[in-house]
Amino acid sequence: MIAEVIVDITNGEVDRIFDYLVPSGMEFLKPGYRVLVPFGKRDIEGYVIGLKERSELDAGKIKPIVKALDETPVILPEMMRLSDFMRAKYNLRRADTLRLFLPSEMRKNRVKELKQYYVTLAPDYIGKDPAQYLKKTAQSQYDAAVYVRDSGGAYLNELNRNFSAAAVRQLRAKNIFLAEETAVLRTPYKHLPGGGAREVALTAAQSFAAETVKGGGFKTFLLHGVTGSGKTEVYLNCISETLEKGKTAIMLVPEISLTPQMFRAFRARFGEGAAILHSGLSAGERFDEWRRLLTGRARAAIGARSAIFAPLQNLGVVVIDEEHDSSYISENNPRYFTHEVAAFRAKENNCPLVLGSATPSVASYYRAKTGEYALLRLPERINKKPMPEMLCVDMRKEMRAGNPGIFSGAFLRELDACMNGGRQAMVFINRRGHSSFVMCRACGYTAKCAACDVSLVYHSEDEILKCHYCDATYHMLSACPECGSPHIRLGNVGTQRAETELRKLYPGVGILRMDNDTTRTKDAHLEILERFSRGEARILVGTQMIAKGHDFPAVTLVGILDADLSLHFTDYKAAERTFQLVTQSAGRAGRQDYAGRVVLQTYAPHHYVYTYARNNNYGDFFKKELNIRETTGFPPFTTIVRAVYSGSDEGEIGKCFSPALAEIEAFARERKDAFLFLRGMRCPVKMIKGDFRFQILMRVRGAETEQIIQNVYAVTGRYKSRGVAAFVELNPPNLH
DNA sequence: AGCACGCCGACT
DNA sequence: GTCGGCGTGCTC
Repeated sequence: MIAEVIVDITNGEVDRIFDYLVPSGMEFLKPGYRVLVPFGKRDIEGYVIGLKERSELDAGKIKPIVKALDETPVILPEMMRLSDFMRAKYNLRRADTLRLFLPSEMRKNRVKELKQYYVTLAPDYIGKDPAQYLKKTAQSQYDAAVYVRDSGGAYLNELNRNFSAAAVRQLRAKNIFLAEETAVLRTPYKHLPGGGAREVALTAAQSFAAETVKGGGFKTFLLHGVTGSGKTEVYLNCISETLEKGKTAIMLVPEISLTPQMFRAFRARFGEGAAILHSGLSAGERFDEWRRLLTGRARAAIGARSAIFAPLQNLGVVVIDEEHDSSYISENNPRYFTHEVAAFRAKENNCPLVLGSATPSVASYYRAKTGEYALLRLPERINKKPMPEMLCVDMRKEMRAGNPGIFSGAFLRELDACMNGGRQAMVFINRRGHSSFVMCRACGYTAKCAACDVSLVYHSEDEILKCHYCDATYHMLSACPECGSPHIRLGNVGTQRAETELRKLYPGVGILRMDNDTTRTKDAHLEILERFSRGEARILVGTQMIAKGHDFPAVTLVGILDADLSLHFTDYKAAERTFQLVTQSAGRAGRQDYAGRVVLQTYAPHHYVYTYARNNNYGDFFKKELNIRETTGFPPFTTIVRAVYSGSDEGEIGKCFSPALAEIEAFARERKDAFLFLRGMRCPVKMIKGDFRFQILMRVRGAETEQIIQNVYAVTGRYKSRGVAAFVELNPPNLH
């Protein structure tokens, strides 16, 4: 018997099937097993993807498999098909897709089962009163023995913690306690109360939505519910019923919303049947949660993007919460669209896929409008909590009125009222660091990164300049290196600067900041949110990552300091993202008895994004935006295809880039109607980490789109050179 | 990805 | 004369 094996090396050269001999005694092997195989000079891990009677190769070339690495297959048949799907659709290597399906700690056997001693009474002592066999003075031994007798058994570390460790040791020495080593699963968040949470009665709208989803069969639903309309209850209701029917469920949330509250709600509802997949878990915990899913001990998975690959069979529902969130698009290495992967799995299992959002992506809403998705609405907030009132401040007028600061008069008045009222405020500024650039007033020199073609950002905390592309740091300038002038100007405001200014204004008030710089360590963002939630601080300053944290009942004011920031990005989704940011941020303000306030500072107060966001008018925003996309020829009416070439040697890049561009241009001449745009050029960011960057940018439309994409994949695969990397992106979220 | 083979510069 | 540089090619 011959096994077809994919070796666990992510390199294009070895991304093909290698045949190995199945030695006698290993006939149990099936597709999905991990195996150790001899490869060149060494043994490496691989995945069995198929079996066959004979190989085309000379028998002499075929080496036997060394051993199986697991007792069961770890990649399900469905996931094998998913691998093929992703490979074709996203031009991925097989090993890259298979790696996605396993917890990373599983490879190279980095995590072992956790073994602990489990203590039971020796047969002779079961059921007996310990007083019969212990001395009267041995009170600690008595307590421990009673406990083990009544509970039937306990882990040694638990006994040592709760009773005298010396007493437990003596009982073991006397062979009254028997200790046996057993494998235990590390369960994260064990302390959270589990199981049997009250089911919340659904409103009519929620109930209608849930019942429609449960109607049966594969279908994608877009659940459009305003902020605070109770989408989560709809998800939980659907998952609950799915589990009752003996099926399984996956629920995806943005990484940032994986808060303890979220786990608590999930655990409370589904108890041990829920597995949490989260990068904040320890390697062992993550591995064990994954195994609980594979073995069927847990049947509901909740997690960020990668949880879509949860090893579950017989899926009954898949949920993507906050479906518009950009984290569902994988921007590097294995690039993929979570929505499409989710749809594949839902289709394979003939089950519903639910996409939920208060501000659906234009792409998803368009599909709902064209009938590809079924649209469900939750138009009202639970408890009739009022929508916050939004105040648009024209920062140009502020400037003319003599206020060059970062806070408008209106915002400061509101902030005063908020602070005096003993409430909390959130302040958004969509840029981390202190200032976006550092410039010499005398000669106009701006500080740039040596390895990347971008301006450096001043970080006041450590008095350094930082490159946000490669994380390189530089000393802050005391004088201009070009002309020697000491007059250095700091550019646009970032989170650090906002924090500093707020501290000056409110010296006694607790202020927390949350951005990429303060959340470097695991769980740091959870900690910041918890502290804010406990009221340790009254003001939370942050980038958009605080826009979708949890609900803070005491927050009544939200300030958006420079809403236009995301509007000025040069990509087609700028307006969409700004609308989402403003709406989501605004959703943080207000509570049952007090309408929140939002102060939005902008230099473009009449931009349609703000007009619609202010009135919470998604429908009209969508119409307007869709109209613009159609007339300008952008998604969802076209597909942007971008091939990026990078490398340290420009000439070497050209050897691949030029013939590839020529070939695509020739191909495009035959299909003039399909190509709206085609150009080869340098990337806007010409260099990152010392590598030059070039791109072939296309916008294509029509029935041939898929064929064109496949051709671009083929062309970029054809021209390769050492030291030149190439990849193809579809509808890239940014074009840097 | 690794590791070996292979053909050109500065060392005991 | 040899050690070693990393360009090129192969791995069932």
